[in-house]
Amino acid sequence: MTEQTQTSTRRDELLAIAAELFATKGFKNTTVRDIADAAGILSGSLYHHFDSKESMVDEILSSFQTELFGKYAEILAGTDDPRAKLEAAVRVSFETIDQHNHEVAIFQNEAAYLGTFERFAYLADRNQQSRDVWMTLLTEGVSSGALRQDLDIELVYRFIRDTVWVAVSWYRPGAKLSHHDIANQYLTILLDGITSP
Amino acid sequence: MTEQTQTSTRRDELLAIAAELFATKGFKNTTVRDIADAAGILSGSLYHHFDSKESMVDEILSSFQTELFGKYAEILAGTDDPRAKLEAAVRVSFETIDQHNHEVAIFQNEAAYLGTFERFAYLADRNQQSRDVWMTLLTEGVSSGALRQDLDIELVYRFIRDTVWVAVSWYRPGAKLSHHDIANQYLTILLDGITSP
DNA sequence: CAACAAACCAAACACTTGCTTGGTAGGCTA
DNA sequence: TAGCCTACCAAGCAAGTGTTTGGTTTGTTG
Repeated sequence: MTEQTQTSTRRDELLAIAAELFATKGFKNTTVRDIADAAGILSGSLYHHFDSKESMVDEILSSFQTELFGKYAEILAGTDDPRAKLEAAVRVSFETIDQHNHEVAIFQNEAAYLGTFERFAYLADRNQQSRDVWMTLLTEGVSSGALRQDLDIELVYRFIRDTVWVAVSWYRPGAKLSHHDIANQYLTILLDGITSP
Repeated sequence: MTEQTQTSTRRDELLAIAAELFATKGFKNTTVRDIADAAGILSGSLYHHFDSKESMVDEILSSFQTELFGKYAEILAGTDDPRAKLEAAVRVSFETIDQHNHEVAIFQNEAAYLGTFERFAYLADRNQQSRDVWMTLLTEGVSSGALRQDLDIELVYRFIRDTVWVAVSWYRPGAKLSHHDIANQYLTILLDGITSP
């Protein structure tokens, strides 16, 4: 009863190993033997912990998404003004890239492929949910006068989403620039542009 | 001797079919049988035209890159002012996404994985070359006073690169917004930001 | 010490994968 | 008509794949 953290330790270790490999080599390019090798066991032994390779990605992705969307919900429910909310959402995103690097990478690279399976239909739902979050923030921003009126909000949403999440392909935790630095620079560009005032 | 275009027709057809599948499902997820099925032949028959599955991506990627970097070189060698050059490079990129959708998608999704093979070492070179192009444009932009001085150019380069190329994941040729429209909106955001003046 | 469960091994199975081989249909040319 | 070439088929192989099964080790608990 008090052994929850102890009991799940080995499972979590294996999931972390799998996540790193999935993120680095891709889901299809990673074999169960790769995972087992990295863990120092035989491939068959993985099936004592998980019932399929798919279950592993599933668990990795779903738990990560639950956490992320919890944070978005907090921001939306908050009392900040529209611009502050938008900034907060951007900062949370870069923070997530820092703290859940592998998970974000897997989602970014494999969502399109995995989404074709019934089992991963929730990925499309999350995608829609994410769109709702950003569109709400942008719409509030425009109607409050904080953002320009001549923008195609749909396009702006896509640009933000892409730029933010794609950073996972080059950002490495612990590098010279922290995720705070990157978020600041990005917000500067996004909000004020790169031309000299 | 005069049959070059005729002779290569079937080859090109098969390459186009392969490109679409590679772009949609991923390189590793696409089997030679998938390609053959889509072409209406048997998988073994592909090897009359190509000597391996790798050769197919190789040919697809290398010919596309040659074309793209030719256009970048033209812009760099031109006499436009820094800001106009930067705009031109952005426009050419979105135009490429429109005209070589599959090729861009393959490069975007598979470069990291393919780059681990010697055969595809040139992908890393092209990447470096691309960086040189954008960094040159940005540096000229800053020193000419057209762009702000307080920017981390390296970061700006990454944001531009990511935002531009990642658009391939949602842009579909023939959609409501043309690649011209998208380039215009993007340049507006990039140059002037999204906050109201 | 007996009982038990978690973690793992050893070996295999069924299937998929890229690719090879020897042959054939049909059109073009000398 | 004979020869040749392009495009393809039919069948299969060897390696790699995810997964299953029955048994073994190791530590814990009553």
